[in-house]
Amino acid sequence: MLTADKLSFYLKLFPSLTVDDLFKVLSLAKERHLEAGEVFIREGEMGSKIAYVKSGLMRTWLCNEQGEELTLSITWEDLFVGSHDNIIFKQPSRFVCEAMEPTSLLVMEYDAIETLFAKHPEFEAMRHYFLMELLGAVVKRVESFVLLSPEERYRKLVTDRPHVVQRIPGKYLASLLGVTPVSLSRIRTRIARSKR
Amino acid sequence: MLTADKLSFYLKLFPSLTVDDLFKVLSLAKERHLEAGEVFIREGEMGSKIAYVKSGLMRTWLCNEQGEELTLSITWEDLFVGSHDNIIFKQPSRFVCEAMEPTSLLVMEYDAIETLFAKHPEFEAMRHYFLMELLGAVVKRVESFVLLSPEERYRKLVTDRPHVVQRIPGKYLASLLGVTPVSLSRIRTRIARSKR
DNA sequence: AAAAACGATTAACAAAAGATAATTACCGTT
DNA sequence: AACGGTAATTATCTTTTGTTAATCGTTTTT
Repeated sequence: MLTADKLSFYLKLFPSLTVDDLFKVLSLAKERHLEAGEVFIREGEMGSKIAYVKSGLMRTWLCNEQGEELTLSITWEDLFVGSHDNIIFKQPSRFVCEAMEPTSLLVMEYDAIETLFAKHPEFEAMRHYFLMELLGAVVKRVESFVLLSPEERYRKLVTDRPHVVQRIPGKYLASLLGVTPVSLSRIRTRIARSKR
Repeated sequence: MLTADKLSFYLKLFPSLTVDDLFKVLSLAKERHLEAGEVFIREGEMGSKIAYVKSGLMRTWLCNEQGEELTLSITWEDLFVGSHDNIIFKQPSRFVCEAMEPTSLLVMEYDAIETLFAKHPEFEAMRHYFLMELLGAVVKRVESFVLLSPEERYRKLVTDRPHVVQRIPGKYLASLLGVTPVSLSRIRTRIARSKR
């Protein structure tokens, strides 16, 4: 949720920003509600959308040559989701991005943001901050793959985000961890057994 | 190498930038040469260094509880390396960053860059560009872990960077791919056998 | 030159993961 | 309540990886 708390947090974080400024950014954002299974970004799409997840769960996935769905990432409340293929690599999206449950988004066109930011350098600190947040999240993800085993990755996710894990169907969770659903099921029974 | 070609490339990429501006950034950079095995960033270090690799190879690693060296990333020519713990997470570096072969760096203090960029908004586009490059590299890395098997990751690295693979000792390469050296050796013999 | 140190490969076994299929459990629909 | 669809679990077998140790080759040290 975008609460008053959070608003004052951002204003404190970026001293050069006024309330007016902040509302200027928010005016670019359109609220959009998605039902479970509804698609936000289609495969091959070229528009550069980016969204703040107010509530709900989004999933970014593709089909490999064998026709299996592979989940690249799952995005929950208070995180950003977007067509990274468009924005980072300037290419049509290889991925589908869709809602896993009823989800509320604040959607912005990245091009419009770019234009606004070009005109108003006072936003630069904010953009930089969000980019760093994103970069941090992705770096942590790489670390988890290099430093942890699948079981350790699962344990860590349960510890860090217990409420999120409960809401993600196992088959998507498995793909997120880089294993098959069967293997995740085994990891779960293994952990349950070790606790007894 | 930072050639005239590359210079004109950057100037074309950032129309608002003058040659003077570019030299202002470069004046912040000190050239530093490291021998193989020499340390660039120590564990626990708090300074926020960032460096452009002109030539050579850098390795970022840590020791797990079992005392094994785990390689998080390897950085080759024309890429950036730095203390991402300091810069992204504002915490002491958990990692050691050292040279794997004689390496030439252009070293900058990130704080100094921040100050310069705060004074000269015309650099903003450049900083943003480099951040996007970095983000793109990390995102690709995550994709490789979710979408590919260890063998496929190795094959891809050999295809994409054959000259780099040849220069990296197998035990570090293995860790980079998220497997053990023994497993990498098996992958190699498997591939060699399949080619016959 | 001999010894020591190190890295890569191979072997042997245990553990984990992939693949496939069967079973079970859970939902929503009719 | 019965049915169908889907997801999760379990079973079975195969493949791959981890672990440990032995071997071989290369380099470094003495």
